[in-house]
Amino acid sequence: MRARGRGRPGRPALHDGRHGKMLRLRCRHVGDHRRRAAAGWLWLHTGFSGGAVHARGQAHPDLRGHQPDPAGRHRQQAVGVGVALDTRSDGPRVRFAPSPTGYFHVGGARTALFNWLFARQQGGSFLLRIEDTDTERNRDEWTEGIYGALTWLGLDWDERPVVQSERGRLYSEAVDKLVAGGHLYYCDCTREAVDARTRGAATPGYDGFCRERRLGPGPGRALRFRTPDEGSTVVSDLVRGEVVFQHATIEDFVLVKSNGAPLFVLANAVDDMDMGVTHVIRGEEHLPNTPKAILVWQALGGPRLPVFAHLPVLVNEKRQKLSKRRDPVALEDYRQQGYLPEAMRNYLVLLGWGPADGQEIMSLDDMVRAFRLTDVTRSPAFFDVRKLTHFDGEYIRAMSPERFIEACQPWLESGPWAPSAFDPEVFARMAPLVQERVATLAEVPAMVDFLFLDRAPIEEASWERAVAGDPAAAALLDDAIASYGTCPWTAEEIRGATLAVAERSGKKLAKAQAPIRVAVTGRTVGPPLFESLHLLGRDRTLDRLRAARDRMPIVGPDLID
RNA sequence: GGCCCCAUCGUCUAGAGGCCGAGGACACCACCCUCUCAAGGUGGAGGCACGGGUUCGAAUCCCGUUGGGGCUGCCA
Repeated sequence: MRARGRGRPGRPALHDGRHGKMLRLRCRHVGDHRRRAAAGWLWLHTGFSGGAVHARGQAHPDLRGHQPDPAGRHRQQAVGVGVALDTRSDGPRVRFAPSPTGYFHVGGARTALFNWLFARQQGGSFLLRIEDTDTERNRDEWTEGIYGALTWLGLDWDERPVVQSERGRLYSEAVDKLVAGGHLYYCDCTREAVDARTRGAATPGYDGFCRERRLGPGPGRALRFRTPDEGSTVVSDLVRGEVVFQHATIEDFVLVKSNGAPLFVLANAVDDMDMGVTHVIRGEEHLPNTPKAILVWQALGGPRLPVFAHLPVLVNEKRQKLSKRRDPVALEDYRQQGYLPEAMRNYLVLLGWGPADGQEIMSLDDMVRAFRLTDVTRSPAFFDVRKLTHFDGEYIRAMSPERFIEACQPWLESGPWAPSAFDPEVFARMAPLVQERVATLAEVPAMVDFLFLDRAPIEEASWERAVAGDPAAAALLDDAIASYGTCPWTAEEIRGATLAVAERSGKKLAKAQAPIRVAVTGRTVGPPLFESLHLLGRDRTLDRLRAARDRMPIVGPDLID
């Protein structure tokens, strides 16, 4: 069977492919059970997720980018912060649940993207939850950063974000229920005491010391969850199949801190239940505590468990998980380095997933159409900024000139020139030439600074190479000064004049233009020279050529005369 | 150490037992184009970790080895 329903061109009735895939998922792996339960659930959903999915599946690739966003535009999206719109539909409900403990992370962005794509594609809801139960480490500004980052990426969310710090009552009700059910017990062991007892033990972790002590509440006493001694819990994972954890290997973990604050596993399970979350899509680092969450969920008498999908982690060049501490991961930093949100999200979608047709540059609509959660890769992905940069260049070149100029504004405002010297009209005329030469917006100022600076920003290495290192440079500059003084001042005429200068010097134009370029723009590389000179103006061009001439040491024949 | 996950060019991926002599993208190299630099075009180098098994046939299924990673908090 071939049809995989991934929107390959030329394949009719792609929705049949989708169904084929689902059917296949349900019946493959007969022997090993991988993905079976999970796929069955997904099947249910695609079964009633409506015509939108099928209509998308039939979209012709040529229409790419020219269609209305099929992803649930009928639903009124609240873009921005805190707009409550309860549009609870029958579709799957996913949530992105970041913790505001620092700058928003590219890994978080990838997780958010995958959640968003799945929700939009399945006609479901993408919910937001701020996991700020650790009051020591959370700051409001980080929370704002989450909203800002998602908005920057173009990911809108449904309903009002859930903020855990505002839901203490929900958690204490859950705790009461768990206590009543005999699932929790108080524990006053310190970390040190546990360590001392379990040193060298076969099973590390908490040893159940307080299980039968029947301690009541009190200062310094945390609540632990009594895990089963036997049996196992199976995590049904859309990416990894069924992962089995033996209960004997799961320690009695703390659910409530001794100060009464709920911990991650508790708040997580309670909220997923309360929010009606059907699919938990998150980083693989959460896989080991998923059985704990399932145990809590079941102890709470929760309904049907969500389906899990643990995405591969993002790693650095040493293949370690990307970390705030040692790796450049802040989305905000990438924004400030001149990366476009569309390039970022396009790059991000390819980390852990790839389109079957190989077409990697894709719009958000393309992604919604082509993305398949069940096709997510299992191995860690290296965040390669070089490829990101390439994508950024692609997106910059694809912009309209107007949009490009608009996008450049923040970088132009902080250019190395005096603000009053900046001329928007001059920049606008140079912009198209710059646009096709930069890979990030941050490179723009260095391409145009010579236009707005009093003098050429001479780069020493360039000077050495093209002027000081060329014995013919002096004569060449002298000739250029003479020629430019009289030729009509258009790019084409300047080119002609320069060609004549080159011929008189016995050089090719490519070689002859180098000292002129450095004298006027300060660098050996940059936008096309003749347009640059034209925009700079005859007087300033001549001034700079003379200044360069003055800067040169008097050598050679000049001394003899 | 324990538990769990993972393994296709340097990197990200396509791959669902025969369409694979393994495809694409980034990066790299060469050439073309060219006023520099880019962009673009053409071509190139480069990979199924290893060992068993199943099968007429394995990148693909199974087992093992090795290697990498995650978790192992009163963080999330």
